[in-house]
Amino acid sequence: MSQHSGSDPEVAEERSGPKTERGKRTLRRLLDAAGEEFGTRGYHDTAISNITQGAGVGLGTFYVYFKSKEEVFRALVADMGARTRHAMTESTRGAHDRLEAERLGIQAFIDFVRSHKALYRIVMEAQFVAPEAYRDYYRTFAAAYRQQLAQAASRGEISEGQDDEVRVWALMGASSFLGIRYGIWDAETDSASVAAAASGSHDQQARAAS
Amino acid sequence: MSQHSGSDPEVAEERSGPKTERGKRTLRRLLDAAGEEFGTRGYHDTAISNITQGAGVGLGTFYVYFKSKEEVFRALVADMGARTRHAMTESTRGAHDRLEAERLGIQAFIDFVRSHKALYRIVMEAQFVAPEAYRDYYRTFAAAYRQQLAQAASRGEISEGQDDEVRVWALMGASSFLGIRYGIWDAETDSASVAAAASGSHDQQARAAS
DNA sequence: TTGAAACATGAGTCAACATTCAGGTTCCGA
DNA sequence: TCGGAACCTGAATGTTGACTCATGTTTCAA
Repeated sequence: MSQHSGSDPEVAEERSGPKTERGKRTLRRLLDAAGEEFGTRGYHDTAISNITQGAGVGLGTFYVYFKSKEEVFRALVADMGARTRHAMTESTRGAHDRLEAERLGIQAFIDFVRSHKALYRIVMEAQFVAPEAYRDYYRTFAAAYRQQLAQAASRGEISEGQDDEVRVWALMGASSFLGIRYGIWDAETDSASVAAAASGSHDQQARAAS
Repeated sequence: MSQHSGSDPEVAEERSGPKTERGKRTLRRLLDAAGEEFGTRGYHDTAISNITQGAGVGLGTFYVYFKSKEEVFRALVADMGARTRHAMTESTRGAHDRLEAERLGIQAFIDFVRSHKALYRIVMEAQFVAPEAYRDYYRTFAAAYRQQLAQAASRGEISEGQDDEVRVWALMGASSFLGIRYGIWDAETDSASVAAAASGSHDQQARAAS
């Protein structure tokens, strides 16, 4: 446990998924149950038997579909990455400029976290359970983000940046914390006004400082 | 394990610390060793025996000073909170306005994380091991931060904010992520230029957008 | 000097899993 | 209708590691 370093040779041989309908259903049940359990109790307080009970299958069945506890976990993190990026892309599609996109993105992120509390917890815990998966999550995210910024710059909406990497991480950090603070700890406050306040403070501060 | 909810009745009776010199030395050794081990291997991969070996004391000695594994961990988180706030306060003392303070703060934070990688990891892992301690860490931090903003506002350096809470969390998030990205994952890049890029992007974006 | 409080110790207890395995059951193409 | 592939199962295995405790040793105030 924990001596995995991402580039294991043993990882290669992936059974290419369930062949039958029944198998697919079982796999989905296991994934759903795993997400629920990991998200609620956390990785270490979740036993495989919790997952299989949640899925309504026998204990041994788990190992028909996954090689280890960590493997499901990684699968869930990767899945969440794709889902989150998708939600972000959708939500910012209609924005007229980068600042609006930023605001919409933050709001969408808070809302997304709110409606996927359990799953988002998994992403965060991945930092300790599956660091490689965690880094991939944010690196992929950052790459997409950087591309957005570059496009906005070429449209003249923001200044060209050689510092995009820094910007992107600062912005991801802001969203991430707002997601925790207003998506999980306090899910009451209106997400639109939080997003407005957050994206507003960029220029508020700058205006006053100049 | 993990059914602690912060307001336990059993927590009250704290032995008020070691009485003798020898005791104090042993306690410190245990705390240092615990910080080292938790910070390096993580909470779950650290055994009490790792800590006591690192401290050069017998296994049983651990339980002379702490009621449980979680208790040391919590103590370390609290300690880190105090140390981090102190470092922040120091570093921003000479700033002439809020924007400069922000820049200095970010830089100081990255540097602080760099020189306390192991301990900072503990703070982050607290989110899952001792959520209550984690929330306290950031709530206390946020309170101090908010106060800084309020003072800056009264000096007219930034606009009055009813949205300080949001601002603060966005800023903490930015710092936190930059701390991970440039303090831990990439400890080479010059922290001063990262901080400059981050605090600069506030007004860059605003200027271009207006 | 002395005895009791403070401190130190590590073998032993005990419960909690992750993972395996040997023996089923169900599905489906031929 | 049949045989093998796919799938299912849960008792058994083995390890790990937090925590206890009975028994020392050290300190220091009186």
